[in-house]
Amino acid sequence: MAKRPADPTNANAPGARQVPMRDFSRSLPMSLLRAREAVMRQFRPSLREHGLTEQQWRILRALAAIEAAEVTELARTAFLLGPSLSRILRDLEARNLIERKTAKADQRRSMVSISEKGVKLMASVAPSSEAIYAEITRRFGARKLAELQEMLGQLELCLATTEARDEITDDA
Amino acid sequence: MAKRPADPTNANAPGARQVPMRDFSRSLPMSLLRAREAVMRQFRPSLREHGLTEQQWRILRALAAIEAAEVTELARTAFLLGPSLSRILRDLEARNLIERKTAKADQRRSMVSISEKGVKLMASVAPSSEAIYAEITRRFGARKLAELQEMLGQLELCLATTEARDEITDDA
DNA sequence: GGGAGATAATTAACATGTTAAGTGAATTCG
DNA sequence: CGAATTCACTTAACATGTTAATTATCTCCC
Repeated sequence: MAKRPADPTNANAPGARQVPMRDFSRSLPMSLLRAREAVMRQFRPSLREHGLTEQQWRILRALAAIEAAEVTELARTAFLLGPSLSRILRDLEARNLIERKTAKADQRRSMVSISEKGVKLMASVAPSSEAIYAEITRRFGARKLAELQEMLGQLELCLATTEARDEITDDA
Repeated sequence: MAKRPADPTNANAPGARQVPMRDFSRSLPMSLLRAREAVMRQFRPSLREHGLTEQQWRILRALAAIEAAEVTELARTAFLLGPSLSRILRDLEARNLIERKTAKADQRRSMVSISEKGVKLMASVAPSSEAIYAEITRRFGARKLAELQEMLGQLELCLATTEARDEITDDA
């Protein structure tokens, strides 16, 4: 009721905070979320055709680049939280796409590696995945893409230092 | 075993594809994912203290800027899929943070609006949320932040045209 | 060598992402 | 009018995100 005239900043809201919150559709988290969704929307259909989710694909890619990895290391590489990774590894193992064996030196650790079947699956997905990436690069521009990635890396870096306080004591 | 010397491109992997996939930790989806996570990691603790998830906060923010909205419109604004929104609205309504009433003209539509309690909750969260955003802006640089958002918007736009084929027939 | 603490991984519990199917109401068109 | 279609929303089913608690193992140190 009593609609105010169009005012994107909502600066005249009665009794509201003095400084209106920025139009949240233009907030940084939303911008990042939408950009990522726009990108992933390109890949998902292809992955789906091969029976893989985005996260499962990340794990296979991470494993393909190395001989074997501990779960914790894999979590860091594939940027997944432990619990998510634990579930996905269970499924991938049941599908015989990966193999695990506990480390001899430390029974707590388990070494994960991609299986032959996993390698073959990757080989069948990679071409279309590469093609999609190439198309994205073509549309957006290779140079601009590199610039964007550089900025994203800087953003990540400048925010990572927040947790430094917790780590200083560890390193000391 | 027989570890090869460090080779980020893995170009010499025996029997592997000729064109190695780019180091996936530098792929665009990963860059976007990590950047967004770095940002959200700043906000989550504050939201959590107020009993809100990131998505619930998005919905409240979206509703605060308008009088009322249909569910579909709200989904678009808060960038949530229908099923997610449906669940979250059910919970927010149970907590009396929002109100719903079915539209008179069209019984299928339901109008959602933020409640008094919801407004108060927002007011209690907004200050710290704004402070965090300001700190991010300070660290990364306001100009760079604007540049980044501009590029993200362009990326989204240049990929959105992919689905144009499906829409042409609608507009015709 | 044995108990307190640290560590690697999993499990638990709840919230959301994602696609498909279902439900009820409105619209179209014969 | 009324059957078929479309539409708005919800529910279902499964996969992942997120935090906390558990389990099993290892390390340290007395």
